[in-house]
Amino acid sequence: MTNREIAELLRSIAAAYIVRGEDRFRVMAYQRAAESVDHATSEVKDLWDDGKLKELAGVGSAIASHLDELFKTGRVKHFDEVKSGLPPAMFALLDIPGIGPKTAFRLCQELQLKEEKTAISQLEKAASGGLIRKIEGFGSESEKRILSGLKALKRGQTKEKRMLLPYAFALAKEVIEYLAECPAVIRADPLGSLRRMVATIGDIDIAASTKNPKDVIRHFINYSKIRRVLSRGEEALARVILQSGRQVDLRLQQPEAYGAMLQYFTGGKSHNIALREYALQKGFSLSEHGIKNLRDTDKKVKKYAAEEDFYRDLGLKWIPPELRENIGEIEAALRSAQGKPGGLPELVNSGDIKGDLHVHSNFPIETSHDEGENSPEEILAKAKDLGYEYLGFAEHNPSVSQHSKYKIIDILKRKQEVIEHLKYSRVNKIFVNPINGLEIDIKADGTLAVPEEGLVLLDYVIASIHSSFNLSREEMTARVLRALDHPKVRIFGHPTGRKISTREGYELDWEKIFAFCKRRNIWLEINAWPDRLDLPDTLVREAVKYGVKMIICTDAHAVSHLPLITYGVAVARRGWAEKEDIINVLGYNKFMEMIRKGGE
DNA sequence: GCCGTTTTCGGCCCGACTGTTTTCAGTCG
Repeated sequence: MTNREIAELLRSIAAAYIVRGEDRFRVMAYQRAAESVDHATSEVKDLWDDGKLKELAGVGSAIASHLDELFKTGRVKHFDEVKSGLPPAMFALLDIPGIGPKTAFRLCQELQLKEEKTAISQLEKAASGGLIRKIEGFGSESEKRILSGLKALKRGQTKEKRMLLPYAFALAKEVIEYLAECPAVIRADPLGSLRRMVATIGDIDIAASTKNPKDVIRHFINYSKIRRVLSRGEEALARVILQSGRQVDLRLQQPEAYGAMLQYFTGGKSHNIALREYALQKGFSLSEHGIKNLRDTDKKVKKYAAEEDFYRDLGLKWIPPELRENIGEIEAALRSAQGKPGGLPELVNSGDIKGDLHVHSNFPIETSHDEGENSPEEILAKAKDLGYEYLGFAEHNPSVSQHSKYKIIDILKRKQEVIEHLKYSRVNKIFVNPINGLEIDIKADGTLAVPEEGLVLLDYVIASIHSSFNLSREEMTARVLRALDHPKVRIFGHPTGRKISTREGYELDWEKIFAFCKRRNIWLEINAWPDRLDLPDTLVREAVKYGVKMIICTDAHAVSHLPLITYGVAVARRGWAEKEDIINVLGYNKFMEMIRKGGE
């Protein structure tokens, strides 16, 4: 059973409890446990195997024993009892936006929906037949809402369909630029997962500071790229669907309370809850309007124009948005404010990056993978724009099946000459140092897809997996370690092999990989390619704890890709990486020293 | 049902918007 299925099961129990009128805190406990399972870094089944279920936040002895029963027998008696008497159909309806447990239950009752499989189609028939408006408590608006919710579900625009971070950023940028045209807008910023730089984004949340919210809302809903206005408030909020099908929520606040709103709508759900609970203990209640002191008789809300002051009044240091996931950042911010050790990290910045070591040029490397679009000269010019000191050319290795060993060596000799020429001739007037690398396939047996005589021509090797993904965890780990053992290999490329929303990564024993990399001066790549972002932030955090060094690279295949480095930096930051954890913040000479230095 | 730097009992985040209501429940983030 996957984490996703387990989380869904726990949510369905919460929904059942809601319909039964069960204590709302019990409901919240199940929802929280579901959330926790969803965000778990390892498979819950594996945790169960190791007897570590209760290490999951929000999973106590009761839920742990239910899950135990689930893994042992495939069923949970208690869950069956909770759900008994409720129509299975109602759980299918929960996927429809706007329909919660109570609405789902009532619809099933009134429309005689029973089976989970047919619930959606039956509901659709009833809604288009005008039956829903006749139900007491429902009206024509509810019917319309349900129909449009069903349409969204059909188009696959449910919560799971998330967009890649750079795409979301581009959309948000357009909206923010449009908002800036309105004179009443003082400033506008991304909120939520976008501001936290999460790898995938559901809805786009944007904040605007203004003294005239009505004007801004009027301006916003006149945006030409809007397909539909979902809701339109008076002062605080408007929700729309763009023509691209993406939802944008705009939240408005007066400038004097803008910091409070940024704070309120940036953190992940569990960060927000944890911070509000922490504040409650100190006698404060938090909201997007500011901080309310519950001990004051008048309970006036203190406003905050800046987030820093908001955190300071709670006795905390300002927490960078990327860290606001409730994974220890509140405790760290407290220690920072108190001047104690174990405080917040000094996160690496985009400006710290001195070079990109994973770039594909159009040098005719005759690979079976893809070649880059731009010449080495064009790439160096762009690297100069970005303020880099060095740039590593790491094309794919020449195709093994289509070339003899000698042909491969010959190609690599020519590539070496091209790089040397750039280094010492006047062609490179731009003073970005080229480095001669290669991204080499790790074959199924763990050997590199380039002969020894070719490897000696290179300054460094990125070893990556591009085939045979379906080995067992043990086999895959042995394969990778064998490849990393070669003295020319400095970088393990896109280490998990995941492709966001299309492919899970392969399985690796990370403790072994981390230990090996630390001992042998191997750097884990943080690949900034939008659907890779690999290492993922959770593993970056682990690597940091192990003291393993990482290198942030773009895997660019064109000069226009080089600025994507910022998304790799974002992953590093989300993983609490500081400058010292990242290799390519070093200047050229130090970096070359590191590249030559083998392990041990 | 969970959880513990004032707690193993007694708390548990907060507000906006909608629809169908005469004062609020449901949903969402």
